Amino acid sequence: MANMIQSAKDQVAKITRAAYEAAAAEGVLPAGVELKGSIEIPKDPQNGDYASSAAMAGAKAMKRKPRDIAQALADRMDLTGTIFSSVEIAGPGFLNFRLGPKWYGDVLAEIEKEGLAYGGSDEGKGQKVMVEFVSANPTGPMHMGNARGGVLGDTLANVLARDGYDTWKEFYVNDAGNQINKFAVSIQARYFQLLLGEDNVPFPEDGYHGDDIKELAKAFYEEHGDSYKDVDEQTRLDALAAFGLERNIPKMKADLRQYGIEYDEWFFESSLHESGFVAETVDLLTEKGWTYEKDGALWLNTTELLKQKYLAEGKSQKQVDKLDLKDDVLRRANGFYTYFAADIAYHRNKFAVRGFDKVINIWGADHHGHVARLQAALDGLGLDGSHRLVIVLMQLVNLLQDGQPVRMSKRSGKAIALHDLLDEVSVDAARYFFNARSASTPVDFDLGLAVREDSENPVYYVQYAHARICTLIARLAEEGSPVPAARDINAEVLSTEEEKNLIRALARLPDEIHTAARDYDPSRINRYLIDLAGDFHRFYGACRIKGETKELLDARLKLADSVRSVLANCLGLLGVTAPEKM
RNA sequence: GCGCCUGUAGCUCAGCUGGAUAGAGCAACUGCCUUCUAAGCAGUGGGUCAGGGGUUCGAGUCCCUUCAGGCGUGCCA
Repeated sequence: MANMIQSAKDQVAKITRAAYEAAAAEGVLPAGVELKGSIEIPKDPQNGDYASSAAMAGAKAMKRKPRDIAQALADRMDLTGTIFSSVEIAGPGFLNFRLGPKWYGDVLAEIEKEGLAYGGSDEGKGQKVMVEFVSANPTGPMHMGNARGGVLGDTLANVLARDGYDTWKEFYVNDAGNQINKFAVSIQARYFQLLLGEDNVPFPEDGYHGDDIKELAKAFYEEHGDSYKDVDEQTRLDALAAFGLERNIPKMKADLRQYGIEYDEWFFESSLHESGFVAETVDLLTEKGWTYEKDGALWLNTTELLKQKYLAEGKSQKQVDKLDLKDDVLRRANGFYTYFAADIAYHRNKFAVRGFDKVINIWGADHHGHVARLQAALDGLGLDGSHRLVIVLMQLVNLLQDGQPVRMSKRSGKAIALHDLLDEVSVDAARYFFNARSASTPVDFDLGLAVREDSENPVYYVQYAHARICTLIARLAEEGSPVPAARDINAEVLSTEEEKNLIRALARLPDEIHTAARDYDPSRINRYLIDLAGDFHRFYGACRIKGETKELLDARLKLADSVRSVLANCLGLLGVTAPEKM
C-alpha cells in the first residue's frame, strides 16, 4: 500500500545519495562517507515540504562546512521525474525540498482509492497480536480507570489492525482466588443480614461495601429464600460466588458493549486452575530449576531471573547488585496457587498454546511493580517475555468532586461506575476524553464538571467539521454538483496555503497511524483529528466552494470530501461517531 | 533504601529516531454572519521548557546530579 509521506522521504534519501555519489566521484566531497541525518517535515512551510539534515550531520566526517556540503549536493540534484519541484539551502545547512503540483492530486486519488482503509499499511506483516485490556475484577461495577483503559486498549487494537497486525481483543476474568472469596463472604454477610436483621450480623471490615453487594444478596434471597441458611459454609460460599459472577459478568459485557467495546474472547482464570494448567506451568518452572521450597511454600527465584534479564538489557553488574530484589511465592503453604502463578500460566497460554507473536496488556500504573517479574518469569520458561510481552502502563484517573479528590475503591463502595458515567455524557464524549492524553499522563475527571466537560470536549470541534462537510456536499449535490472522481479534477488549482496545508495534513495519516502503533499511543489519533479539523475549518473560512468556477469548485469539493472520508476514518478508529448533521 | 512515572503558557497537555523563531486546546481581550452550519474564523497578550553540570555544529529532547509530586516494593489481586 502506498504511503505518500514514506515514499516522499525515500525519494529525498535517494536524490541526496545520488548527489553525494556524483560529488564524491568528482572529488568535490570525500568519498566513502555514510550519509546520516534525518528527513523531516518542517514545522514552518516556509522551510519547504521536506528537509534533510544530511549536510550538517556529515560535516564532521567530511571535514567541510555544512553549507558547503549542502551546496555541493544541491548543485548535483536532478529533480526531473521526482515529486519535487525545487530544492534550496537554508539556515545552517538544511536542504529544503518543495513538492511539485502533481503530488497534491496524488494524495486525493490515494484517499479515493483506499476509502476508509486509507492510512493502513502492512507494517505489522500479519503478526498475531493480543491486546488484553480492562480485565476488571468481576466483583463489582467498573470505574473510571476501566473507562480509560477500555478506550486505550480498544483504540490501540484498532490502530494496530490498521497498521497490518492480526489483532485479538481479550478480557481476562479474575474469577478465582482470594478476591472471589471476599466477594462471596460479603454477599453472605448481606444475605444473613436479610435473614436475621442488619444489626444482628456484623459486616466484614475488609469486605466489599458497595450497594451492588446488597442487591446481589437480595436477588439471591428472592431466588433461594432461606434454603442456604443451614448448609455448610463452603457450599453456601460457592453458590454465592457463582450467583454473583453469573449476574456481574453479563452486566460488564453489556456496559462495555454500550461503551462500544466488543471482545474476541472473555478468558476465565478459573479455566486455568481447573485444567491443571497452572500446576503444570509451575512444575515446568521447577523442572527448569527456577523454584525452591521454603516455609512450606513454593517460591520462584525471581531475583535471579530479574538479574539475568537486566544484564541482558545492558545494565551493569554494579547497577544490578544495587537493586533490592525479592523472590515471589507461587504456591502458598496452604496449597493454593498465587495470582502471580496463575498470571504466568495465563501468559504461557497466550504464547505457547495460542501462538501469539506479541501480547500487549493495558495495566494501571499501580501494577508497574509486576511488569519486570512477569516478563522475567516468561523468560524463565523460554518464552522471551522481555521482548514479546509489552505492558502499557496507564496512569490512574483522579476522580474529583468540585476540585476535591474522591477516593475510588470497591471496598468503600464509592467507586463511580462506568454505567453512571454514560448516563451523564455521551459515548462519543467519553471515548474521546479518555483517549485524549497519552497513557503516561494522569487525568483528572471531575464529576461536578462532567456535563460541562461534555460541551468543552474537542470531539465536537472534530465532529462539527465532518457535519459541515456533509451538509455542503448534500447542498451541492442538489444543485447538480456531485463530488467528482479524482481523475476528473485539476488539483493544481488548489494553490492557496490553506488548501495545501490541508492536503499535507491528509497525507500525514499513514505516518500517524504507524507512529501510534509503534509507540502504543493511540491518543495521537485524537491530536491528529484536532489538527485536521483545524486545517479544514481554516480552509473553509478562507476558500469558498459554491459559486466558484466549475474547475475550482470541483477541486475544492473533492478536497472537502477527502477530508470527510479521513475524519470518518479516524473517528471510526476511536469508536466515535461521525455525524452528518449537528 | 530501591524501583517506575511525571515536572513545558494562568489551566490541561503536544513536541516523532537531537534540528531552523518551543506549539495546540481551554481561559482572557479585540474584530468577523443579508453568500456553503459562528459548535466556526482572524488577531492580541502570555514561557529562565523544575534547578545545576556535561556531550556537539546544534539540547525541551541524550548522559550525570539536585529538588518537587504521584505510585510500587504482600504466602493481596
